[in-house]
Amino acid sequence: MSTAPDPHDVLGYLLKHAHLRFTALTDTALRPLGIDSKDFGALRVLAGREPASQLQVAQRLGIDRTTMVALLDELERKGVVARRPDPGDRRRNIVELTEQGERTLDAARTAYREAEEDFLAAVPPQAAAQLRATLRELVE
Amino acid sequence: MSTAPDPHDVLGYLLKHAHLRFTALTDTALRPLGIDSKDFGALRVLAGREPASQLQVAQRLGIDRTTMVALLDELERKGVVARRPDPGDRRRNIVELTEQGERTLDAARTAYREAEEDFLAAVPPQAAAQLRATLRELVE
DNA sequence: GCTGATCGTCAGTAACGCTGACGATCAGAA
DNA sequence: TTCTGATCGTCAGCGTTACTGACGATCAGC
Repeated sequence: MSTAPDPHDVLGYLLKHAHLRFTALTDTALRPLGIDSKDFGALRVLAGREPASQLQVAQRLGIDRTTMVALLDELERKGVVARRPDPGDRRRNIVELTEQGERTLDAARTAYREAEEDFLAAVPPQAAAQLRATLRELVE
Repeated sequence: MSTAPDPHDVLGYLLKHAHLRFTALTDTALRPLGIDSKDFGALRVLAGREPASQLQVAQRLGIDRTTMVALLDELERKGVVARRPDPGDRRRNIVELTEQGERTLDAARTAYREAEEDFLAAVPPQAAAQLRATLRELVE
């Protein structure tokens, strides 16, 4: 007999809606800073590293290099990152945080951490750590 | 000091890419049956229940009722579901699985289960169960 | 019967991220 | 050194997903 299946038991549903909920929370937390969670991901990847080309940044973010163009256009318009030509390879642009970008990122880290804690508040800390570890293995 | 942050440690990244990977796997597994994971979710929600209106089905799926229209159009075109007017309330359509829909769903369950197992193969079964439980609490 | 709410539908829109193509540039081989 | 193939950033276009806002038809309560 075909039991009535609770969609909440289905991994696809759970992953999708967990992601939706999480991005909704973090977007809200970051909005006062003028960025969203997608922007934040880019800023974080740029911080504390060697200067990197657009392609390298895109690969770290797991997005296409063509998607990177629009993202950088927006971040540059907001004044948090800057593109400059790579002197060693003129096909490339080097992407850097601006000073304002550094400041924004500092504030964003705090806001993001709080949003993450809110999101994870429904489960014990040990389960949250376990979740992260399991997801990391599944994504690898 | 700002450490170089591994994007793979960030919950948003993990949730997004876990979901992407999972839907890619299940879509591939379901493709021979002519449906995708979105379709499968709808079929599953329809099976073994009272006949339901479009709105009720949409709510169970966690999507908007306007999104439901296009989804049902597609499923009806594929011959796996049927709409018929609700005799008790002519504003409503009752949505049902067709016989072909039942057969498709049976086959899809198997294909889906295998894809899910493939996805979860990277972690021990206990971690998989824990993942599901934690996500369910986070989504509630 | 009216009035306000509900349901399904549709047009329009927005976000996201892809493919395919292009010019500019680079690296290696002839 | 010049040619050839690959690489990088850019752009136009497309497909997916799912929304808002509006509409007609219908229902329920007064």
